[in-house]
Amino acid sequence: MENTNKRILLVEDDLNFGAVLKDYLMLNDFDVTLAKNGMEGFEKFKKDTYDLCILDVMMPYKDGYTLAKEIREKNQDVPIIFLTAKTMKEDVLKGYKAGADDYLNKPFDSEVLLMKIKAIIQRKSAVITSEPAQFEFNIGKFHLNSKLRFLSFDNEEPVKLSPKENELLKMLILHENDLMPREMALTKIWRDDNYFTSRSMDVYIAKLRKYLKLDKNVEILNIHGEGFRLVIKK
Amino acid sequence: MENTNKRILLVEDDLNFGAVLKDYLMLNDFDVTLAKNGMEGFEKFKKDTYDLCILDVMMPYKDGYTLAKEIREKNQDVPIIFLTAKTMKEDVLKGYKAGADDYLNKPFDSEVLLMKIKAIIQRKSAVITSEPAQFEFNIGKFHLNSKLRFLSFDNEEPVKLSPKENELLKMLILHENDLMPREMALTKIWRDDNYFTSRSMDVYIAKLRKYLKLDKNVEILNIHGEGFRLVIKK
DNA sequence: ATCATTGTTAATCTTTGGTTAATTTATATT
DNA sequence: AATATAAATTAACCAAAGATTAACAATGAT
Repeated sequence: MENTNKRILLVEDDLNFGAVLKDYLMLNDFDVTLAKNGMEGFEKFKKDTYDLCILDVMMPYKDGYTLAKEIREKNQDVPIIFLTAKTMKEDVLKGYKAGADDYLNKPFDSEVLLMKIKAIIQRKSAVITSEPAQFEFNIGKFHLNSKLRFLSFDNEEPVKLSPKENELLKMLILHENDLMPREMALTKIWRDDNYFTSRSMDVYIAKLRKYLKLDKNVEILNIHGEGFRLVIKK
Repeated sequence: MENTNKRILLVEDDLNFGAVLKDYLMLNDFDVTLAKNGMEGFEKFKKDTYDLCILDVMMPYKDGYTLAKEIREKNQDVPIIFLTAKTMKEDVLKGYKAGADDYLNKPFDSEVLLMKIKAIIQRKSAVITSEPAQFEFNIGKFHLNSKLRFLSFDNEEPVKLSPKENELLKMLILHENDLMPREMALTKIWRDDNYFTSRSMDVYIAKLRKYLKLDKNVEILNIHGEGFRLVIKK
């Protein structure tokens, strides 16, 4: 099941409130990870990538500002929203200096928060559009455009690839002549690793093999129990 | 000596307050143009280019929301901050829907405003290279004037386009032969990304396809789950 | 020889998109 | 303000694309 929802890291020490807010956001189609203090928040931030961070300011061990600074060191772009009970000017200014994108005083209206989230994610997503991210590959006599998702061969009509076919082929290419571990493909592309996703992947390998038959120098080999290997003989 | 100060359009009907705020901002190295109502604000906006608009919500003739919408039709990118005495949730939501970047309740602290301005201008300026806003395009045998919103073909009578048709076609043209991500069109043109806006967009794609049928070398292709692609064969 | 893993095809289920029309909302006109 | 007109959204229905599951054959490991 592919999931393209925006991912939010929510750091809030009030477990009750945190859980409620998390549920509310999930109901509105966000993927929410909840951390219950600054430490845990930073650990989770490092482990994954998020589209937005919502930080409570008042937290034990590590307060929201400190956490924000650490996050900013790792990533200058993620939008950050602070939640706080305070209305003191100094705190607001401190928040902006720590790299906040917005500021919300508790108690706040959940719909307003939702609007802010949308507004912020919207303007950010416009910015990051221009990553250099490579999307053109040559593989034997084939050419893959992974952005437009087509595979061409000589002067044949290009074949359209499905998202999964495309991702899988790209990952194989990035490991050309080397092992692409099964587990890696499953966790990165399928975002889950179980019997069924594994079988699903095998189906996609079969599909790719069919496409790649046109060039006998290109082949997908299985490494039993390990994964697959895309080899180019020449 | 070139003047590289950021330009702010301030629209505020309270002349006293407006003048004070203007002075304060100018002391902080902004170039400020003050308009005393929505009408005048829009005139000044059209005549010049600004890095930021600060709009009072409650104004005679034309309120801040209406003005914001007009400004957004001309320019999807300028940051807009609303000033308001109201704290009603509906007003805040209305503001965000009209394309606000931030919201400030009167009375507010001037330093906080200054922080917000800086934060907003900073994140926007990274994006925009101040393009001279192009509005005439040739696409196959068609010609689009996106300012007057009409599409002509050969010596046929030009077709009038609705604002949405126009924006969508323009965005497709700006990505000619390349992917125009669905999400981008939704967040930039519809300012929201959900099931219904997405279906609405599909309706507009169908409309555009109908217009573009006249030239068989022009086609809007779908890239499943990603977006659309305007191709010109020749 | 037996069991887990992989290859392959086809059936099923799910999501996304195309299109037309009805309905609602916004804007202009009288 | 009431009404006409344009624009935008929502509904409905169908088609296409994509992903998963099932079924069974083949292969490899112990």
